[in-house]
Amino acid sequence: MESENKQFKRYLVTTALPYANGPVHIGHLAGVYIPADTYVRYLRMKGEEVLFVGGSDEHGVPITIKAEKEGCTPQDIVDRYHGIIKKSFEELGISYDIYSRTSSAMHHETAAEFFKKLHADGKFIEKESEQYFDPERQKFLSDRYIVGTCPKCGAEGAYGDQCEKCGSSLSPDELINPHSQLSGAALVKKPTKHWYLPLDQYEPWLREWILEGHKEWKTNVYGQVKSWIDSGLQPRAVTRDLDWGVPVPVEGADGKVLYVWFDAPIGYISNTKELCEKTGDNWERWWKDQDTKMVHFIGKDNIVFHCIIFPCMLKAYGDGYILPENVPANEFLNLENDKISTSRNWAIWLHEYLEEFPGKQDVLRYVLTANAPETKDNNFTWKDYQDRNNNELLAIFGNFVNRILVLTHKFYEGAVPAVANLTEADQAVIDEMNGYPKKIGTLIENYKFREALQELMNLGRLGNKYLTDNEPWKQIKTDPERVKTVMAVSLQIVAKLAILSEPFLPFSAHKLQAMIGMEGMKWADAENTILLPEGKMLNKPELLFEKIEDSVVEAQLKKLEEIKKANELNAWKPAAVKQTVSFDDYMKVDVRVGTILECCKVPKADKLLQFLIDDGMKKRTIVSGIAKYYTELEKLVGKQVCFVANFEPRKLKGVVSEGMILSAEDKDGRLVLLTPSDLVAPGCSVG
RNA sequence: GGCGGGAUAGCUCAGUAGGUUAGAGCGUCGGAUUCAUAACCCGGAGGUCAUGAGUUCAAUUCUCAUUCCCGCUACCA
Repeated sequence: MESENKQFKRYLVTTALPYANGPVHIGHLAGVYIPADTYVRYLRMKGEEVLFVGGSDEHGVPITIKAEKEGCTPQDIVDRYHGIIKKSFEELGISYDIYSRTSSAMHHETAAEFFKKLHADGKFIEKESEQYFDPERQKFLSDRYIVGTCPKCGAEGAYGDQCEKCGSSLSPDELINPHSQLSGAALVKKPTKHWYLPLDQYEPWLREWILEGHKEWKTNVYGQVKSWIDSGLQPRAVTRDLDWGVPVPVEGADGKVLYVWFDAPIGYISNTKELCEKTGDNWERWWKDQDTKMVHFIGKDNIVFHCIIFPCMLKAYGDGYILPENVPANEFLNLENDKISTSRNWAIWLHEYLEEFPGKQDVLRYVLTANAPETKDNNFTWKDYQDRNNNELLAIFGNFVNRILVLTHKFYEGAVPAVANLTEADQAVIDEMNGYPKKIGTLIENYKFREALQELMNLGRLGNKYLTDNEPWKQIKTDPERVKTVMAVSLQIVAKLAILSEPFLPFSAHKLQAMIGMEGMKWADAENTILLPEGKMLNKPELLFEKIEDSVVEAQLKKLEEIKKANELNAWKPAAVKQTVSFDDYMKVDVRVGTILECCKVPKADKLLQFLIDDGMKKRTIVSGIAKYYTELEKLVGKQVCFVANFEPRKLKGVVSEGMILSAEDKDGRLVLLTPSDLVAPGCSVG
C-alpha cells in the first residue's frame, strides 16, 4: 500500500472547498491554496498530467441564516461570495483547471446519484428521531433556526446550537421557550426519519488502509485519524431537515437535503465531471483508475472528513473509486498574535489585499509559503511581511537578478557571453546549481514547501556569493576574458531561478523569463548547465520586486488596530431588556442569600465548581459553571452569595445541583459572584 | 475533562532512530565591498531545547506528571 515507490500516471489534486458565506483570508491561503497551487504548478512543469479541482461549498445552514439576516435568498449569498472567491483566486494565480460550485446542476445531479446508489445498495441505515417542528411553516428546524432563552445567561434570542451572547454551546433541548426563528411559532416535537452512514462497519478496513498502509502521513493527520478509529466510530447522519441543498432523492424524503459534509466532497467529483464534459475528457480515468494519485489539500479542522468520512463514502460506493494517497493537512495561521476570525473581522482578506497591493501577488505567496503552518500554528505579522520582502525576496533574489542583468547590458550590450576555461571554483558552482532542481523537486513532492522555498533562495545566495567572489566589475579592467565566463555562469543561475521559481512565484518567474527570452521551460531543463547560449540577446531588465516602506506596514497595522477598537465598541452593549413579566411571576422565583461552607472542582469538568451552601435551614449542594474565573477556592469559603432556591434539582456531571448561584456577566464574559454588601443571615430572601 | 498536535536563539522555524562545540533565515554587533533597489559578501555575540521527576554510563531527543497554546469533543439551573 505504501505509495513511495509506486509510479502514477496522473495526479488529481483537490483543495478544501471554501464555504461561500464569506471571502477567503490569508489563513486559508497559507494552509491550503498556496501549497496546493505550488504543488500543481511543479507537477505540470515536470510534464505530469494533472487535474486541479476546486470550488465553493454553497450549502448548509449558516448560509441560510445569513440570507435570512440580510433579507435575501441563499442563492444571492453564494452568488456574491462565489464571485469574490473565484475572482480573487484567479488574481492570485491559483491555477485551477476548474473552480466550480456545489449549487451547480452538475453537482446536484452527481450528489443525488451518489446517494441513490448507496441507498439502493443498502449502505445506509435509517433511523427515526424526535426533532423540533415548526407547525406554522410545516417543517423541521435545524438547530440554528431554533431560538429561545439561553439557559445560562438568560439572553433572549439564543440559537439552538449556541448562545451568541455568552458564547456557550447549546443543544435545542436546553433552550427555554424554544420557538421558530422563521415564524415565531412555539415548536412541537415530531418524529423524523434520517439516513446514516454506519462508519463503524468500515473500521477494520480503515485500520488496514490508513493505520497500516499510510504511516507516512503527517503526524497530525495520522494521530487524529488513529484516535478517531481507536475510540470507536459511530454512524453519522447524511441527511438533514432543511430546504437549502441537494434534495434527498428517494421516496418519503420531502423537505430533506443531503447533509453538507456529505454533499461537499462529492463536489470534487462533480467539478471534475463538469470540466471533462466541456473538454471531452473521460472523468472516470481521474477517479476510477488505480494509476491516478489523488491528494487532498486541507486545513487541520477538516482531517476527519477527508481521511475517514469521504473515504468511507467512496469505499461504500465501490465501482473502482480511488482513495487519497495523501492528505497533507496544515495547521492554522494567526494574525498579529491573535486567532484569525471571520466573525471578529480579524483577518487579511485576499480580495482586499489584491486591491491594496496591486502586482504583489508573489510577495504574499512568498511570505505565506516561507511561514506556512506546516507543523504547528504560525503567526503572520506585517513586520515579517515587510522584512521578508525587503531582506529576502528583494535583497537576495531580485537583487541578484538585477545585478547580473545590469552588468550584462553594461559589458556586452545585453548579449550572453560564452562559458570558457572553467576554473575549479566555477565547476563547483555549476555542480551545485545543477543539483537544485532535484533538491527542490523532492521537497515539493514531499509537501515540504517551506524548505523547498528556502532552497530556492539558497540558489540566489549561491549566485550572490559567486559574484562577490569573482568581482567582475573589478576584473573587467584587468582580465575581460575571465569576466565573460563569470558572467556567463551567473546568467545560467539567473535562468535556473527563472524556471525553479515558477511554482512559488509564478508572476515574477514569467516576468523574468520574458526579460531573458525564455519560454515554456520544463523543470528538467533546469538541470542543464547552459540555458542561455552564447550570443543570445537579453531584454532590458526591470525590477522584479520593490521595497515595502514602513508607512505601508503602519497603515495596515492601523487598520487592524481600528478593527480591534470597533470590536470592543460593538461587542458590549447591555442586552435588550427582556419581555415584561408580572409581579406574581417574578415572585415565583425564590432568590436567597447563603453562606459558602465548602467549595471544590467537579471532576472531569472544566467549568464546574461544586458548592456546599448554608441556606439557614440545611446545607445544600449547588453546581455552578464559574470554575474558570475562581481559582483560589479557599478564598470563597465564608463568602455569601445569592442563589435561586426553588429550581428543580438537576444532575450535572453526576452531581445533583439544588439551585443556581447568581453571578453577573462582565462585558468580557467573565462571571462575578453577587455578594450582599453587608453580612446577612443565611437564608434571608432577596427581592 | 477526553483525544490529537505543539512548546528549541530577540523573531519565524528546522533538527536529534539518545552520545564530544544544538542548526537555518531574519534581526543585532563588527568587518569587507561598491556591479546592484543603502541591496550583496565575510565574521561575532546570542539557547540550562516549557517545568519537574524517572530510565540510562549519557536525555533537548525515550517514559510519566505538570503548565501554556491550537483543533475535535463534553460539562455551564
